[in-house]
Amino acid sequence: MRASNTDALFRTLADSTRRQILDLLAERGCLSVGQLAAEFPDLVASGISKHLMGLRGAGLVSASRHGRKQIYRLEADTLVADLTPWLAKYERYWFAALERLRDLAEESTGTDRPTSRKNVRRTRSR
Amino acid sequence: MRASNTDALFRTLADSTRRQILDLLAERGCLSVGQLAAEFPDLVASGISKHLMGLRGAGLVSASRHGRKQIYRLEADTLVADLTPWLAKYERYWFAALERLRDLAEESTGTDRPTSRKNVRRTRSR
DNA sequence: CCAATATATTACCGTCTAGTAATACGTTAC
DNA sequence: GTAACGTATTACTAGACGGTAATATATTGG
Repeated sequence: MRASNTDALFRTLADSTRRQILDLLAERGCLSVGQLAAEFPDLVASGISKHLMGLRGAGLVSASRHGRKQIYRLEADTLVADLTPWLAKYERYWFAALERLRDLAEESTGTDRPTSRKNVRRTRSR
Repeated sequence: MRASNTDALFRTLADSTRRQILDLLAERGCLSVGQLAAEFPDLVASGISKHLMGLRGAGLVSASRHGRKQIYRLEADTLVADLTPWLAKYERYWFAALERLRDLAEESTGTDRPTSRKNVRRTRSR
């Protein structure tokens, strides 16, 4: 059972509490442990602290002391940099999905002739 | 400890064997359990079978019998569809990463005047 | 200094998980 | 039919994980 970097990244993300912490930091900027813990009434503060340690270990957040508070912030660069190599392997599927989205948008907004039959050719419209 | 859909997705992806299976199916198309198992000399065939059940449970692969062989194939649509909502939350960071990539490309290829004020911000040059 | 606050660490628990071996099941070959 | 094959399932084990409570460490206020 090798523990690759990607393993650790996905395992870190495979917990809704940790993902919510990332979401909160992304939405509201830097937050202290207490502020974060206040968002999880069902969890004890030390539990949040442990999750933050896990996120720090993965490099997804970083912390700096301010007085007796520890202020955490999202390390979005790490998130992107660590996830990109794996996502890139499925590049063509993402392109395909984007094209389908575009086709759907064209269809609904009518930027393309709505009378045309559905999507005979999905990979290029004129 | 809620077990959301996203939880299950990330947990399924948080195993290098399962990710390798997905990679193999993406590269080489449809494969039988035996063909897949042959790629993992350190694992027993039934272990691969169990991983495939997990992947099926997540909808990331599907199977069809051909004689006594079970042929598995990648369900890339599910992968993209299930991962997109979460990725979309960090949309702006992906854009930022793409821009940095573009800036880097411009800089190295010189498609833009290196002296231009294009990238006054964001990239500290020397 | 002392008390209160804010966070981290430790010990412990129940649960989940990846792995194996053994077994069962369905299919083809003889 | 029977044996061999391909895959799935079960039972089991060791280790990891999420959670709590209790304790420890550091910092501020009085």
